[in-house]
Amino acid sequence: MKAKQPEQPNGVKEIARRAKVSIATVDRVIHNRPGVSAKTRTKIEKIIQELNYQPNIIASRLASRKVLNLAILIPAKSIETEYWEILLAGVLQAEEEIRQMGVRIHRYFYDFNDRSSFPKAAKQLLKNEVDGVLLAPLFIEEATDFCGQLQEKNVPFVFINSDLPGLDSLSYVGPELFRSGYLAAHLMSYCIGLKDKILVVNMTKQKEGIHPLLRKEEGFREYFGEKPSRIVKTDALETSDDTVERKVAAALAADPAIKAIFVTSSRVHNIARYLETAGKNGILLMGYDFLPENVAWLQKGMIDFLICQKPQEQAYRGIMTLYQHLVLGIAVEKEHFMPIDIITRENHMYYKN
Amino acid sequence: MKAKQPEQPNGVKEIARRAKVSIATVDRVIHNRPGVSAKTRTKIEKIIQELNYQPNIIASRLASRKVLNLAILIPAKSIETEYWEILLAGVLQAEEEIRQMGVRIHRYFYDFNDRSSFPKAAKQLLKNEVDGVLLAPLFIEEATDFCGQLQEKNVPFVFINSDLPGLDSLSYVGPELFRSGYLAAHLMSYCIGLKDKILVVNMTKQKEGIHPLLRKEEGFREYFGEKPSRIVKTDALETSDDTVERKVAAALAADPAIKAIFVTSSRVHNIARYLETAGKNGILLMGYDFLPENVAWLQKGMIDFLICQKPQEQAYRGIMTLYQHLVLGIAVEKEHFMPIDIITRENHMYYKN
DNA sequence: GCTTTGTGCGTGTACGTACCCGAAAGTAGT
DNA sequence: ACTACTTTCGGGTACGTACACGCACAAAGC
Repeated sequence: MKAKQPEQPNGVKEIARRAKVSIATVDRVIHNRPGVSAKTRTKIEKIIQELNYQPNIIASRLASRKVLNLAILIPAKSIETEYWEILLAGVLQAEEEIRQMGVRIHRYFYDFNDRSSFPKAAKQLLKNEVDGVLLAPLFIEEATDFCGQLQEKNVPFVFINSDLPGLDSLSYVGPELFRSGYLAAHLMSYCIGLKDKILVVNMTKQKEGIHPLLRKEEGFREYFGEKPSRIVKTDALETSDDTVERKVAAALAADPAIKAIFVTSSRVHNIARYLETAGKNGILLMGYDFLPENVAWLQKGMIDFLICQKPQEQAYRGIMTLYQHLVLGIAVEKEHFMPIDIITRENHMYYKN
Repeated sequence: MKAKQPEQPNGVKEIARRAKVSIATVDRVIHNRPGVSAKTRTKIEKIIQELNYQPNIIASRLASRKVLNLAILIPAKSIETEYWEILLAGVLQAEEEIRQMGVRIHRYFYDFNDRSSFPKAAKQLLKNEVDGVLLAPLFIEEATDFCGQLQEKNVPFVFINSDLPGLDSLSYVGPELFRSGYLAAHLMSYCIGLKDKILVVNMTKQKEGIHPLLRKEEGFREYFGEKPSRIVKTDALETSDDTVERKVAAALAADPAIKAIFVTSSRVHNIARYLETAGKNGILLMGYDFLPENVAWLQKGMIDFLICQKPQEQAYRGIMTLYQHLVLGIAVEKEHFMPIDIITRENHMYYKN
């Protein structure tokens, strides 16, 4: 079934043989450690070039029992949204894949309704030795501060979910939010009449708004740049169900031309519930994220489109980016934008977050 | 930077110690080899259970220099479509990832315009020892025959691109074609008026039609089940540009109610080119596959939607499925349906095949 | 009684790399 | 020339598993 074949005949041993030195010396050169004369070093480096030496990472891993400690810092899961739990699944997936390679992942959580919880969790994180960090920087100031400390310690960090371009992150893995909003607008424009109006709903408790949501709205508005009057906006600062219902009901009553609703977050299921109980079936509803609750409304036909950006894969790729950088020494992409996926009643069963 | 920690204290050594036997005996039990009394075997198996022993695949791989020979059997790339080349990229990606684990992938190609080329390539493939096969079974009879031979030899095989449910494949990785067509119809119905008609174009040289394309059309028709009169069909048996142009032009002239065109394959760029030269801008155009040529027309706005099913990922996952089954001994999904992705002008730049 | 055959099991080496430890060679100071 | 020290390097072992080899013992055959 399996044929045996010799392979990889040029490892450190072959290099040592050619350079007429011992394996240990070659090892010192490869790992850039002291204790080798410049002359010997140069000679060995030349031979490594010639042989195009690729270290056997299998053997390497077996020999060095080093452990790579990674950490994640994201919002804790909450009753408000399962989003962060899905993301966590991606972390688990990556962990299982690279555990054999000696990677350990430590989890730290903060409360996305409470700014002050971020530095607390960050402080906990910094207590232990860490080689790399994956974080969702929801609070700009706090995250900036934290990343500064990481940089001092020379610990690389990767952003997911939303980017902070100013900081010197190893990479960003996540959506291009502006584009995502623009796409939503384009898709919506296909589906409604030229004189129909659109209601934009922005649900959050933070009175100053949340950056990712605002970015999406900007992109959305950009598409309708020439006719901004087609967009009606209601901010539902409270997120309790009846507040939402009242605001939406008021908006719909005030302008009967509204034929579509765009929700900038995963809370679109709240609107779907309202539309059903209010018996308003003719309204196109679009929102974000492939959460079970949203999918249920998609199936019922109350939600027409969901735009999704693979939170699980974001986390998976984020971890893998750190791994590739730290273990394999591979150069990594500075930005890895997630696809902007359009989910409907027909394709949702094949979608993977 | 990296802390040293002991790990995996219960390997074969620990099992051997507890069972009061040698490592070799434990090894015999683990690999199910003869030379162990039933009593000893049972005892060791019990301990393995207790310890929840997970073999160190790193060390395992290093010790056994076995090579796993996989083979792929797909259409060769052609001037007609780059589709198969993209798929090949997925094979390469998987190969690089698992080469260190001793996997070798051998490539065999046939001509998708020539049935007889399939058994020829298959014969070549069978000449060498193979542990697993990944194939795109475009020709039903020939593929059935080949898979029968594989089954006799006890060689597992995985289908990609399209399925042959009757045969006992290890897995199928690819789209659910019927759904895909249905989704296309739904999406289209959002975008055109109730009285508008749709032209379905089926481009192929095979006079009996090609299974995947027909499946998509079936799904498409299913959506309009109640009003089949809205669908106009033209088969473009020849695939040369002017034949296509003539047929489409004739269809459009014959029925001015046609406001949308659905192409069941990646050849949608041919139609796009025609529509541009003919100056017909008001027609919605939808087709398949994220090929550079199609994307170019998407950017120009001539193609409105592309439906894609990640050929590269299909190949990648197909190979990985074989790997997981053969090397890791993991149970694999019998069917892995690819997402049905909707690509537009706005999200194409973030799409990965 | 002897050899032969087979079963059950342990010893030992190998995979390719990492790294400890100590040897040898070189340098400097007295 | 001696000690004291540094620099440069090689020997050797370990990582956890795979497997060739061979040994001990028992049953079977003469």
